[in-house]
Order: sequence, then C-alpha cells, then structure tokens
Amino acid sequence: MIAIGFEHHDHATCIESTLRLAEDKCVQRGLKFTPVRRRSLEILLREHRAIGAYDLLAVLADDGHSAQPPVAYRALDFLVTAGFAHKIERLNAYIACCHLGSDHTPAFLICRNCRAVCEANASQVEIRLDAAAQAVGFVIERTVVEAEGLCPNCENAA
Amino acid sequence: MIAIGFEHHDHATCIESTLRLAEDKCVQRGLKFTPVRRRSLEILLREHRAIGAYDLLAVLADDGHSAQPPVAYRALDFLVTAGFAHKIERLNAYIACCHLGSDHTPAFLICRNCRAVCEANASQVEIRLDAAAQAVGFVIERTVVEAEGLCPNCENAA
DNA sequence: CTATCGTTGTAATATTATAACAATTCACAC
DNA sequence: GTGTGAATTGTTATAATATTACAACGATAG
Repeated sequence: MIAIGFEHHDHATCIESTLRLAEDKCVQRGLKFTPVRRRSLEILLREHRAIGAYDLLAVLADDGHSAQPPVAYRALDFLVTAGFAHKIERLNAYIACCHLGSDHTPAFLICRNCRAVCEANASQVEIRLDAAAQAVGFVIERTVVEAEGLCPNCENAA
Repeated sequence: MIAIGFEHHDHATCIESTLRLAEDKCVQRGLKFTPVRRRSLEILLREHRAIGAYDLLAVLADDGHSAQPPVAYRALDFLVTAGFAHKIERLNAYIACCHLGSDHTPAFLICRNCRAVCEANASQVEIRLDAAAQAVGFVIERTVVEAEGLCPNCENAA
C-alpha cells in the first residue's frame, strides 16, 4: 500500500489500469505507445511523487535504454503532451496524471519536505482568472496551479 | 510609456515610487537594502517582463558588480523573500512585484510569445484549494498560480 | 577595539534542458 | 516486396539554470 493523495490504495492495480487506459488512448488517437514511453509512464506511476528527468533517465538506463538526456525528455514530452503526465514547475520534475481521461486544469499539492505530490480532485478546486484576464485583454491557454506545503505524513512527523 | 498589465502608464514614476516603498519596508523591518539589491530591483522594475537570473547578472556586471551567478541569485533571493519580487516558475525567471505592500497570493498572466508578465489584480482572482487540501490533510503554505497564453499585443499581431 | 554576523567576492560544480544530425524503424503506397 | 516518407531513437555536444563552499570584507554591538 502506497500513498495516493496521501492516502492508501492498491498500487499495483492502480499502475496496471492506468497503463491500460493510456494504451487505449494511444490506439484511439493513433499515437505510438513505444517501449520507452510505456516504461517511462510506468516509472512515473510507481511513485506518487515528482520525478526529475535525470532520475527517470537513470532508471531507463538500468533497463538498458540509451542514457542520453534527450531520451528522457522526449518520453516526458510525449507523456505530457498526451496528458498522461504533468510537469511540476515548482520542482522541475514530472508526475503521472491520476485523472487520466478527464480533461482538466490540474492543481497540485506539493510537500516541500518529501516531494510527495497529490493531484487535487478537480471538483474541489476552484480557479477563476478569467475576470482578471479579460480586464487586461489576455487570452488564457493553460494554467499552472501548484500549492506548496506539508503533507499529512510530514506534518505529523514535524 | 510602457506596458503594465499590458496597459500603459508613467513608468519612471512607477519605478521611483516602488523603490522608495521597498526602501521604507526595509527600514521598517531592519533589512539591508544594499546597492546590489536596490539595483537588482530597479532592473526588474524596468520591464514588466520576467527576467532570467543570468540576464540580471549581465546588467549587474555592466554596472561593475561581480559577474558570478551567486551575486544575482542572492539578490533575487533577498527580493523574493522580502516580497519585492516573484519567481515565475514556468519561465525560471523573475519579476518585480507590482502590488508591493499588500499581502497577496500572486497570480500571473504570462505571454508565451513575448514573455510579458502581468500580475493579476488580486480582487479579480479566485483560487480555492482549501477543500481539496483539507480532504487529504495537506497544509498549504504558498500557492503558485500562473496562466499562460497570449497578451493583447501578441494576440493582435497574430 | 574586537568579536560577531550578515553580506559580498570568487571558484568550482551540480542540475536541468535543448540543438543538431545521423541511424533506424515502420506504415503505407505502389 | 520494395521504395518512400514520417516518426522515432541514438548520440554528441552544449546551453541555461542554480548551488556549494570558502575566503574576505564591513557594520555594529558589546
């Protein structure tokens, strides 16, 4: 049992089903879910924490893949573009999407102590920037929302 | 006349008054507004755009300051900690605060084309993450909100 | 005066990310 | 089945961003 949203769940099943879902999406959209890409997503899924590109690269290298940075960055780029992963700007690191399928503006809760990251439940998040954008004539295409603080584990440990 | 919030205003006065305000704050709080720090804020204020640490460093170097990275990063760290500037995570770059004085969770509108950044008017921004945080027992300390898109100038040019 | 603490100077290095081009693979038309 | 083109992968090199560590300096409290 490993934390998701700082709670516990059956992680193996969680990984399996998400990979399958990603696979389906790729077929639907004519994207190629190549071994490196699939493996990268699997690695990200293993932890509900943000993983740096070079951390991912190290694991891929252990697998026998080429260990050059572009390998990791390309895989991440694919996953992020496909919506299977998100970049956590605050950490310059990456995390698997846990609401795969639903089109959403993600919001993250990032523990500054253990780097655990929880993708907030979209229904409990409200972000309204359109008034501000409209006021100055700005057209929003994408929004980054990242809250930093302490997860329950670290909060209690402190 | 230069853009703020993508609108026009008297920029020289804007810089002057903000620097004075920052100076006051430092006196109040017993912080040292040293030449490098003051100059760094002035450089950031010159543009309502995000400035990279190395861009800042280059200007400081022209001024005759030391050109080693820590010089820029220390000044930026001081300004950010004091609340005189913000880091734009999306760009790994920095911008002067334009609501200096008011305690606020900043929200930014970032033009992906020209790098112009507008700090949204706090009264027009609504961000509610506390329900999501509470649901998983997370304690939020700080929130990053950055919207990416096109500013009116670039929107019209396109 | 001098001990102390915060700031600055400097060198070295770590971390994150991209550019450029060659080699390969694979779907598809012919 | 073979050639063609497009996407993917391999590889080298390098750019951009950021930090560590330690020495030197300077203001100031005692």
